[in-house]
Amino acid sequence: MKIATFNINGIKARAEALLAWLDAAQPDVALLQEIKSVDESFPVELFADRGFNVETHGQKGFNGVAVLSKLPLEDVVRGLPGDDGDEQARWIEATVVGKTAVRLCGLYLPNGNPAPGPKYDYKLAWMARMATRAKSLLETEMPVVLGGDYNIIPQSEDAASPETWVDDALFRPESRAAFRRIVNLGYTEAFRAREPRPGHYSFWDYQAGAWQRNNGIRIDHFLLSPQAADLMTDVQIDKKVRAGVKPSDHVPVWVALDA
DNA sequence: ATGGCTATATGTTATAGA
Repeated sequence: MKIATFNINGIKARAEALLAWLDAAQPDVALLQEIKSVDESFPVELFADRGFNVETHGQKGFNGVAVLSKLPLEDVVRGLPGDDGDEQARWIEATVVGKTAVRLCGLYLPNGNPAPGPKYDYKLAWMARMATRAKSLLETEMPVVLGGDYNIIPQSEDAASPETWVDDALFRPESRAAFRRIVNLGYTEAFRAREPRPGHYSFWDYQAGAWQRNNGIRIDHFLLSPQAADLMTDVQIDKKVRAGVKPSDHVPVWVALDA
């Protein structure tokens, strides 16, 4: 089962590029972030025509997550549990039924800048809430996959110029500690488990020739429960997508599970 | 170069992203 995460930065603007990548990469499941669309405006038929089931959790203008799956999806949950007052569409869960049932969570973790400030407080509170959910999911003893745009640079090795990120919400000590707390519940960070070397990125800013200079950061991640980690056979970043026509500023990352 | 580009809707400017 090939499961991808891709922050597409607007489904309207990215439909063509996304379809081209789906045709080339042939994922079974794609977790999408920043659809920037309400549910009613998401072009479901574009993906249904290619054999995908589609579940969305959108909002007007910003944020928004979705799951595309060639396999059946069950027990869909929209929104990160734990705060009924949170109106931001950043979390969707579903069980994908293949050879093995896998619990999928697609997430778009808050950016948190400027830090310190209310947006940073929201990021850290959201991560604490995510930790609570991640812990509950471990207790199910199912294979669990938490995939998405984490807006976290886990280590210096995950940035081309780490010194420029020192005061940024993506790299501040509290952010990285909150990420580690989730990992330390018992999750495996899929890419880092397979690739110890620095210099692998999933985001390059549109500005200042960041792509041309390879001034990137690695912020799109998969965390796997022990039962999911045992099934992992591959993990890759589809870097070449960034050089395509009208690209997102993020590229797809995917894991293959024997599931 | 102290936000330089991109996307959306609040829409010929503001807001958000990272």
